[in-house]
Order: sequence, then structure tokens, then C-alpha cells
Amino acid sequence: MARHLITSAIPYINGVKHLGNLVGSQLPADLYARYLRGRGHEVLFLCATDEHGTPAELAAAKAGEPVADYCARMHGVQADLAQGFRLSFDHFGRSSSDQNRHLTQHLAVKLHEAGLIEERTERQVYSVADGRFLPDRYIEGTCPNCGYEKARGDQCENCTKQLDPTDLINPRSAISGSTELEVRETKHLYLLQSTLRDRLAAWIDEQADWPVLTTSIAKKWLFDGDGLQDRGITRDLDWGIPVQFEGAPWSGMEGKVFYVWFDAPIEYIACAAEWAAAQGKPDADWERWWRTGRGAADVRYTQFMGKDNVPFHTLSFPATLIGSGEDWKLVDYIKSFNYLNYDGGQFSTSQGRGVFMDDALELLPADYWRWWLLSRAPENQDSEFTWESFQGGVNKDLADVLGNFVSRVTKFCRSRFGEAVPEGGAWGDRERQLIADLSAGLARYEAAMESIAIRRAAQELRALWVLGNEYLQEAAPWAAYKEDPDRAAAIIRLALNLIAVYAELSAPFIPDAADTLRAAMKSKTGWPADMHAALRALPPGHAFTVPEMLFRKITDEERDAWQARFAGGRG
RNA sequence: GGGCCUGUAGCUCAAUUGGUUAGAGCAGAGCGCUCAUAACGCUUUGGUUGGGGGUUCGAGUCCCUCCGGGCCUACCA
Repeated sequence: MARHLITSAIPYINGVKHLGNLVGSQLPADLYARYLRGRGHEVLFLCATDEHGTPAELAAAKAGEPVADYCARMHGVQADLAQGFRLSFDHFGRSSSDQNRHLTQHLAVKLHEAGLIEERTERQVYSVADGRFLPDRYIEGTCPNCGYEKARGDQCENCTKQLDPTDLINPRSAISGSTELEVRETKHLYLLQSTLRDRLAAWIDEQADWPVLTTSIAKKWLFDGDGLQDRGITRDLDWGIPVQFEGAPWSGMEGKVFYVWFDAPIEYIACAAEWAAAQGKPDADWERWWRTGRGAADVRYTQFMGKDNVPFHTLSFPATLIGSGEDWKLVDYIKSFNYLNYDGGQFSTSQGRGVFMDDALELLPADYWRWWLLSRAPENQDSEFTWESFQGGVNKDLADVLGNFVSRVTKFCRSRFGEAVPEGGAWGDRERQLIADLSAGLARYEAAMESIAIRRAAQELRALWVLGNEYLQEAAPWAAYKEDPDRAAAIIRLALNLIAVYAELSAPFIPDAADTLRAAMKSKTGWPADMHAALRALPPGHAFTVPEMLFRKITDEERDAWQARFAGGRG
């Protein structure tokens, strides 16, 4: 038994996330957490909402709410959806928590003490009408390169040229449209990441087993051009963690907050503290997950995220932890994902294109989505959601292969022997062969899960389901029953037990269906470490019930209607 | 512009890191079964591995080049 700390990239607060966001971090993290728990490991699985930054302020303003209220409300919305998808977080925290404020300020002080913080004065665009400094991308204007009129201050989306806000012709605020812009001086704290470059590079080099996607992005940032750049870790915003606080080793930072990418990863730690507080546990209980000197030395820490998050998790956050000089646990494995596209294009929050988490649950239960998304997780390249593929995957894998297996076995038993595991008969060669095949398949499934090869794991799980159908076809209990009811009883006894085994094995992917099966079979057998024993767990006479249809099929009419509904123009 | 990834059967993806005849699932075709959600099982069609060149006893895999797709490029998060 090992100890596993698992974090999912924390979703940003400004709205309901789409299926691409879900499959890129929270869902695979949940799969892994559930698997490890199923294997008896001690797991702490954390996620939170990322609540600071300009977009949160703007979204709140648009909603006509104070930003704190908006965030609290949206946290509730996201927490409900997480629950709806059966994301089994031990705690779903908030980056705006007291714990994160304390910890973020603490780490900033430690970095300062280590000589890794520098104050720099820079010039930023200030919008008088908006009463705020504007991030580059919130300034719009005409591109000096191609004449595109809605170029952003950081880059022109039309000609892809990188820009400086002052390059724009007729610049205006993207928030209010105001052209009353001035360049003002402002002071910010910089994290001197560049001085940690060699240590970070050495640390990345140790990670031989990380996905190429992860290490290649890290190395690009480490070595490209002038190498790793220092990073501004404060911003001129109202909403966030105050930079000026009691005991702060700098001055004149009133009205500024830490940059959200500085405080968001720290929330991984703070979330553990929130978890402990919520459970009424002492600090030592969360510190044993995060402080190597206080028990975390034997923890294996795995992070899940989309590829856009990789630089912050491979470089910025480790720089914060290493630079602090304290004994913080560093990540052991980063599982990063490509993007899920939607039906020939990208998911688009602004255009309402694609399926969002709330939409999805309105259409079908979580398991349907979990299975399709995980079995096609964009591990090696961007992948695509199409309604046809979704319908095909759900109907074939869940309804036909697994659901129908459960149905045919339980209904056959009910009609011939009643709703209890039948007695009589014995296993023969075919049963021994099945057990050998199941054991071999289980080993492959476990290996895939251990290495977080999600598509492969789904494939292997499905293959285990198929073995049940193959066996039933060959053993043909309906034929055996006519001449040798005991033989049929032995077959069905095994098949009923196999359903209980499937419940355990499938639980990480489809937890609700697994619970339905456990309830129907009245089983709580746990992970089938020994297949031979597991298939005898439900003894003759053990009562069960025939479950309701485990998975229904998606009709062509539904598929077409949904495809039309989510093509764009949400709401 | 620079960097990275990628192109394999109609579709979605594999291929133990250079090693027999490139494999699965879906879709298609045929057969079987009748317990079951018209489900299941068996068999089967289908590939000049994007094009071209090279290295090698041997290339889907390595190199060059061309063509196509995608991502990142540090002030959105």
C-alpha cells in the first residue's frame, strides 16, 4: 500500500467548463484516484476552483455581482457539476481561501528571503474609463501589420504577429471600448526564475518517464532563446491575494495582488489544508502529504492537466517550491493531455459551441460521458467529439457488451433458477480457461492503469467484458439446461460472480453502474486480486436482483437532435 | 518567424523504441446462437504506413526533402 497525492488542474471560475476541460484534467485524475483507492492505496485527491484574475472580475461585473459573491456562487455551481460527474475529490477547494492567502503570502516571503524576488518598475497601459490597468490582451486596436481591426494587444489573431499594446493603431479598451488609455508606471514583484534554471533543468532531466508532451514543453521554456525568463508575480487588480500585508518585506504594493498563476498552484497545497480544516483534522494531517520532513517523503504525487498548463507546473510552481528553501513535496509525475475538439472545430465558450458539463448531465447520466471521454482521452494528440462516435461508443461498449451481458445472465438465472446464485455442477476446462484469460487480461488492465495509459486501460477493460460474452456463447447454459441443469447452474454461478467482478473492475470508469451492479448482486467483494477466488465470492444460495437496464441506447433521433442543438449559439 | 507534436484500413486508434506476414474496435459482408437491451459469438473484406529520396542485412519506426493537420511562443487562465 502506497500513499498517492493526486491533483487535477483547477478549473477557472468564470463559467461552466466544457467536456474538453473535463477530460483534460479532472476526469482522468478521478479515474486514477478511484483506481488507486480500489487497489487499497491511501489517496488524497484534490481539486479547487481558480478564482482570481481579470476574467473573474469581468465575469462578475457582467453578471452584476460583487466578485466575491460571483465566485462563491460559481464555486457552488462547479462543485455540483463535479458531484454530478462523480468526481471523487477528497476536497474541492477555492484558491480564494484563507489557507491559500496565508500560504501564498508565506511563500512569497520565503522567496524574498532567498533573494529570489525583485521589485521592478514597468510601464503598463491604464484605462481611465475602466479605472484599471489592462492586460495586453484586453487592449484592442488595428494591427499595424495586416490592418485587422480587432487585433489584441498581445497578438493579432488574424496574422498571428506578436504585438506590443503600444503597436496598435487606435487602441481601445476591450472591456469598455474607451480610447482614453495612458501608459503609466507601476511597480511589480518578479520571481527570479532564471537563477533557478539549472536546478529546474536538472530536476526535469531526472523525469525520464514523463510524457514527451510534458518534458518538451518544459525544455522549450528552459532553453529557448535567452532561456527561462523571470516572471512577474503581481498584478494591478482588486480581486486576489494582497501583496501588501502585515509582515511583508516590501512596501508600496498597496492595491496589488498576486498574479493568479502564482497563487493557483499553491492552492494545491492550501486545498489540503482546507481539507484538513473541513475534516476537523490538525495541520499535521495535511502536512504529511506535503512536507517531506513531516511524512510526505513516501508520497507519490501525480498531477493531471491540459497541455496549456504544463509550463506553470513544470517550471513556475516548482520554482516557487524549490526557491522557498522549504521541504515541499515536488510532483513525481505529470500527466498532460491534448485537446478535445468538437465536431470539426474547437469547443467555444464564447460561441456556445459544444457540450458543457451542465448540458451533458441534462442529456445522460455521468457514466455515459465518463466512458466515452476516458476511452478516447486525447493522450497522444488532439481528439474529436462527434455525436456519431459518442452514440456508437456508448451503445456498443456499454449497452451491448456490458449491459446486455448483465441482462442475459441475470434474466436467464431468474427464469431457470430464481433470483439466487444456483447450486450444483462444477467448473471444467472451459471455466479454467476463462479464469486464465481473465487473469491475464486483468494484469494488462492493471498495468495500463498503473502507467495512466487511459485509452489502453479502457480497451483492456472492454476486452474483459467481451470475455464474458465469449464464454457464455461457448458454454451455452440455455442448451446445457435442457440435458444437464447442474452444468447450466455452474455456468450461471460463474457468470453471476463475473458480474460482481465487473462491478469492481469497472468502477473507476463508470462508478454509478458499478454501484448498481453491486446493489443488484448484493456484493462488496473489492478488487479481484485472485480471480479464481473472486469468481467464487458469491456462494450458492446468495440472493440477487435483476438490475434495471444498466445502459440505454442513444437513438439516431436523439443523436441528430443533439448535434443540431449544440452546433453553436448556446442559450 | 522559431520550437514541438502529428499523418497507419471507410472512421477512431495500436505496433514491446530498427526485427517474421503492420494489428484492434467501429462500420461493411457471410455464418452461427436464441439466454439477452434485434443483443451475443465465429469467420471475413479492407493498408504502396501522406509523396519522394537516403541510411541499413532489415524502416511505420532513423536521416533529408516536399505536402497536409495541430499545439506552444511567457500580460487569458
